[in-house]
Amino acid sequence: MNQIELSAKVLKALGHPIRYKIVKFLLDEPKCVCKLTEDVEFSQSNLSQHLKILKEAGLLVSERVGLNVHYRISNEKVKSIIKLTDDFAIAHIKSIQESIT
Amino acid sequence: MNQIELSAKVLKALGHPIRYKIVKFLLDEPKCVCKLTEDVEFSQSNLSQHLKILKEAGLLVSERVGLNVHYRISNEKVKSIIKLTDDFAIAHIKSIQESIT
DNA sequence: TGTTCATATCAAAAAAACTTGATATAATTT
DNA sequence: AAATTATATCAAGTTTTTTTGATATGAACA
Repeated sequence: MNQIELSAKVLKALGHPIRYKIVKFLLDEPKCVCKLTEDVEFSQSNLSQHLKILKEAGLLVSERVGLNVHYRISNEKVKSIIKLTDDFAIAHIKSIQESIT
Repeated sequence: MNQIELSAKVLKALGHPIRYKIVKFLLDEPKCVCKLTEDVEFSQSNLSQHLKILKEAGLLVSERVGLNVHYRISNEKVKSIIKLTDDFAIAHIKSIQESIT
């Protein structure tokens, strides 16, 4: 996989509402899957598969702690991507609203 | 559409190799579709539909100039997202290579 | 060791995205 | 106004992704 393909893979991994929520939920601190299950209103199986996609894209890393598995964001750059995208989206929504009124 | 959905839509739009290439190709200056057709090795119809997705996500804007339509990146934040993602991907590839050797 | 709890994997069904080829539109040129 | 050029749209077929439910794994504890 070349760099362009990996970049696209990274963004594609983030480009799904559930996965985006997962990553945002992990912004401040690592969490176990049990915590994520509470927060993300989807089946355990589905959540687990989304976590796998995020991990394979290099966005998350996991660590087993006893019975639980903890996931965390792998790199500060991931947080920056999220932050920038949110800034962009917020500005975009604002500009649409202004163009209507 | 709420902010999370829009953020995910933005990242999903970028998360496809053809679209990622298109946006990278537009980083420095606006280009007409004719130019993009030369660079991106896909059918005109396909290209046009990818451009539409990028435009609907707010990433590109277009302007008709005579017979041609020029596309450009809508916002500096888009460039930053690309740059950060490339940085991340490059670092990720490097770390994988190092872990092998 | 058998049971329980947390998480992962699998296969099939369902949904979404992508590609293709044909056709439409809109501006320009003849 | 007819023909040409550049781009957009549409519908159908194809491929990929997502979801679901069932089952597997692996750590902990009785």
